[in-house]
Amino acid sequence: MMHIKEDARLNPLNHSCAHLLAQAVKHLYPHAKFWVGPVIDSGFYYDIDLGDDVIKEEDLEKIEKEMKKIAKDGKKIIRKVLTREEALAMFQNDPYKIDLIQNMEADTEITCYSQGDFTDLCRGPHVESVKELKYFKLLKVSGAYFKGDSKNKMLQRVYGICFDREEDLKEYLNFLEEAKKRDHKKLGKELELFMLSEYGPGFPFFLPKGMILRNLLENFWYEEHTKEGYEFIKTPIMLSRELWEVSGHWENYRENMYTSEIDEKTFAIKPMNCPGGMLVYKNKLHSYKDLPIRCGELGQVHRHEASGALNGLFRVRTFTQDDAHIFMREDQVEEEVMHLIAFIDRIYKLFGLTYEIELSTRPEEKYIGTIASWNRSEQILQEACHKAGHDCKINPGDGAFYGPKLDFHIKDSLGRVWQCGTIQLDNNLPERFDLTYIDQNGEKQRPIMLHRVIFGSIERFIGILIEHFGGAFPVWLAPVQVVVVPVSSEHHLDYAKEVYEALKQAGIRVELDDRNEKLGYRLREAQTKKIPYTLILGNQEQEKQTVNIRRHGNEEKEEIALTQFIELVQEKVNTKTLEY
RNA sequence: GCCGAUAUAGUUUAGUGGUAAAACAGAUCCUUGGUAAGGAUCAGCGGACAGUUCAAUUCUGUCUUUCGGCACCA
Repeated sequence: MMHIKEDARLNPLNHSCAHLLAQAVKHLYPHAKFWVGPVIDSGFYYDIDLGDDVIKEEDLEKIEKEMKKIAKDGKKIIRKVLTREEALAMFQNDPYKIDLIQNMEADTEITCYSQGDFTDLCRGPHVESVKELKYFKLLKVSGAYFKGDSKNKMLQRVYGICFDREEDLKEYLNFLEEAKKRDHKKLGKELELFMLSEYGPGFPFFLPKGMILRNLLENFWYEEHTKEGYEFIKTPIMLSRELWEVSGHWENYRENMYTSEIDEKTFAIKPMNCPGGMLVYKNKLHSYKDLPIRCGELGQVHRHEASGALNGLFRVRTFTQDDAHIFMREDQVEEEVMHLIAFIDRIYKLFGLTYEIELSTRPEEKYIGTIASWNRSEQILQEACHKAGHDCKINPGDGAFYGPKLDFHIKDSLGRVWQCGTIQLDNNLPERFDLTYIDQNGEKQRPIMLHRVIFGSIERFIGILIEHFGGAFPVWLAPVQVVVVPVSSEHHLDYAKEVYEALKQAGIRVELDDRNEKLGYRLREAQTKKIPYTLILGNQEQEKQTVNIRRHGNEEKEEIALTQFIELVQEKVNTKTLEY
């Protein structure tokens, strides 16, 4: 979670700091031109055109030093209102600012802010003087497309953050350090959950311990969906080009699809599961009485994602979607959506994950269907969301070309937001595949169709869980739940083996650490591997048929009967509690 | 794909134009222990391909991987 204080003061502070950054860059790179420098959730950035020059990470220190120097000098920040003509004249040599001025609404009040030798076009507000900018840090530098369009040239973006108290800055930098320790890429390696290979960029390998986690999640998914009235299918990984032409993917998604020739015919590896699901729906006639049909598939898809997008388990080229397609009559949609929101909420809560819901609406250009039907669909989704008791931000124009959607966003350990769950209304596929059901008058009707995922992708969800729990999984998910440590591998090994067997027979995932190592050493290792329970067994436990428990992250010890311990673990597993 | 960085043992890192070091992990032996690092010995390394050079892990180039962003997206 981000630890940025909700303080209105931090906005002008960070915005002024962006100006300070620009001023320092201007001193060091006099030919620099500036685009925009907004405040963001975590600080600010400024987009800069340096011509052929580049700012590298190692240059940030030098820029920061210059910023400190200017801040110490303590110039006042002076606001000035300009007429459009004055503004155009003032920035006549700056094509970026001219662009901004020309794109302003006619009645906008144009202002600029000056501090010493630096003036920037800006609507403000700002702090009174640069000397208020004391506790800031430049964080990273990267490229960023002008106006966010990859067709445009790339500017350089410098990110930073500013606080009004030194301890807040320290706390934030500390948070970044701590977040790095939770990084799923790091923990995934340390805990032997998954690996990546240069022979398959974006194609993760799941290791035995990661497979336990994965299978548990998938089994859990099947159980919960069975309770919710879902049935399940598995459709082929590869299907012929003609199918993708019918679905529209060949036209709209071609660049992201992997293809291959089989017997002189083109086949594509599925980037989505829906077309296969359509064929299953069409495999028989459906009555209005059978609706809604909820058809789930843990379907592995492949997409050719841009190389620069790949990121651990968060962004991969093959992943398993916990997909389902729901076919309904129109009068069933709202209730089904509300039900789904509650279902997703229940699942996320179980993991202790917080999330935000956004409604993505009709794209401006590329969409199918009538505006009226889009408006109706968007309204249904939004109302269902409100009736289910959730806020719903609007994300205009971000819907899929075939329909609007509700997206569920979860944060990673660095506060970056990832889309996991989504509920999408599809106005496209039922039409393209000519899906029908028979109504009470014996006539064919077109069903409404919903795509939805809860985990989003199993891979991404696992990545998020690793970071969320910092690798210390709840008992029901932990790849190893218990490690048995005999005090002496000579005298207590028999009892340790007895305990180990008893736990194994009870269905508990247990390991026996009978290595010839010091007790303290083995206990440390159980902690670093983040195993929920360590059982220490010596003379006194052996005599009384008890176990001495140490819970992960807790130094207290507790002695209870072996049978009691087995019940304890089973209870934690059954309730799927997050407590040890 | 774009901008920048990155690549040394299983892992984390150090170092060098003259063939590589440490810690942890591993193996063997000693130690037989009560809540986070006992000792000894052994084994193990330069992303790929070119170029410069008497000599390249080190310099240069290309490619690849990975990371931070951008764009894209589950």
